[in-house]
Amino acid sequence: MNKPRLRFAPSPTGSPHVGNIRTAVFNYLYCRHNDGTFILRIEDTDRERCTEGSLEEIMLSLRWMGMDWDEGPEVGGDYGPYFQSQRLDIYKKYAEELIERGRAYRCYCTKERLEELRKYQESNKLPLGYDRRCRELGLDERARLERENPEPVIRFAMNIEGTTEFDDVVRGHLVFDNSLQDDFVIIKSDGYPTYNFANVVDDHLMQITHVIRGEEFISSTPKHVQLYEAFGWKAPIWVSVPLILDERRRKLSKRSDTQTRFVSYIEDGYLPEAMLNFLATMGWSSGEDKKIYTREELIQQFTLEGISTSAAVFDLARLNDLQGEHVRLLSVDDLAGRLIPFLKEAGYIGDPPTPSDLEYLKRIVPLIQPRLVLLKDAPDMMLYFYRDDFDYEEKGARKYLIKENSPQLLEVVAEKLGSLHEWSCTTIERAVREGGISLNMEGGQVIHPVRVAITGRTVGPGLFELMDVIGKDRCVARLRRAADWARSRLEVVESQTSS
RNA sequence: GGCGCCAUGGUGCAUCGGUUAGCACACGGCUCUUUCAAGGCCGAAAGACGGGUUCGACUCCCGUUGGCGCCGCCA
Repeated sequence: MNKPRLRFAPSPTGSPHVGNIRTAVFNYLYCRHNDGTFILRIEDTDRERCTEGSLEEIMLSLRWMGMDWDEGPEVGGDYGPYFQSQRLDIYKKYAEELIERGRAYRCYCTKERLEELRKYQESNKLPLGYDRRCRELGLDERARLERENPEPVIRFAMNIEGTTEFDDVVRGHLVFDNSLQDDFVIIKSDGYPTYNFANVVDDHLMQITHVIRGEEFISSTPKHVQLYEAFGWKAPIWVSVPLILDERRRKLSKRSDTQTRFVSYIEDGYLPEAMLNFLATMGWSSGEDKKIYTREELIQQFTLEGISTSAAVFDLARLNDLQGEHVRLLSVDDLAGRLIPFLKEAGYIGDPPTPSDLEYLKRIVPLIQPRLVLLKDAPDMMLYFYRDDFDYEEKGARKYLIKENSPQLLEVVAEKLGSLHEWSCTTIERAVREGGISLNMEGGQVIHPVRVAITGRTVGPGLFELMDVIGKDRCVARLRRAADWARSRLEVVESQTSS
């Protein structure tokens, strides 16, 4: 049996979006599951909509997800070029061939006429579509029209009798009435092919075996099927995957409130593992109740039969849950490594990080790992490990620091800690608690003020573990600083109340 | 408007003729605990509707309704 060949064929008309990448995921997983060839083909046939930089973002996104392509831009291959804009002569040749066979024709209709036609059809509630005026033209008329519009398009002459049928792996047997079909444009007046044409020609030439694409293409598949028939080519296996919907249950688009730019998820510090897990399980299921999949499991278990028929709503909460799970699955070293870029940017560690930077980081990571979701939030969560001059959180300060006996408590604890010979969670805990007891305070009464003094915050990892990492001298200094600060604030409060 | 696709809790999935309809997220409560997470326990929450087929339908068929998609010299 021949190895499958699949392609992901985005058009570089902007930043890739989540829906695009999900389609790529299915193609990629099927490919790897079946030891096939994964091809990246760039469908840059709309010169007006192509944007600078989007190709780079597409490639970056795929690589970030670990979905490297076997053929395509930057890696080459035997079926190139992989940019449709570099294959214009090929499309021209095949379009001419169709004209010779009577299966395509030049159309001289102007955009104005097409627009009028459309308006007429709309206002009279007629089916929309080209009226085939140029399909059967006499020589004289053709010459006349050519003078009027020297840049004709080429349209495919659809078979308008009977039906066009095909099998879709996900949808089953599909039947479309040919009388409703449109003579669609295959070559535009600027000489570029349309998607409907270039896609078919390239899929054939590149020997694509399976076309896995969004279900929005179901309606245009009859066009493609007829093209294959007209050329006498064997059509690929059609696989129409369900759409991803936004919060309003519309096809995911730039207008959705849901963030659709894929690279923004990279910037936010999502893990490629989590993203892959999330995207693969939207519209696909292995059949078992399972939440976390590794890349290897996905590749091993992915089959076309598991693709569902109904569209799925993009649920950020689920993505975040998966993200948290994958963060917790990482080893300390691994997570530390992935945090480095974010910490460099925050200025917490050097570039490159020193061995002591790394050593310190690896002591912090276990403390934040259970509560970290987005990697980009790590610097803020780690602030007090790297900075001593932080501000006290307003609410926490009011509740725990600006209190009658707080300065004294903090100083007593500082004293106890300062005299410690051994610095460990257990000795720290004992010292802190004893400090409290000497003032008739216990548990939360002492721990909360100390936490705010040490971290500036009311929430975070276990207090003694975090103090252990921060170190004795810094902890003592912070307690004294907090005591002084609290005392000064207390005086302000007093003078205000007495006046 | 035409054509097509789809239809299990709020969301993502499981169950592919016989189940008290299962899991996860989110939500609520409890628990652990110095806080926040993570974890554990509990709870609320679903087969759109109507006909068939069948001993028996969430599951198969038809219709209705609803949602979505497409109808471009976009892809």
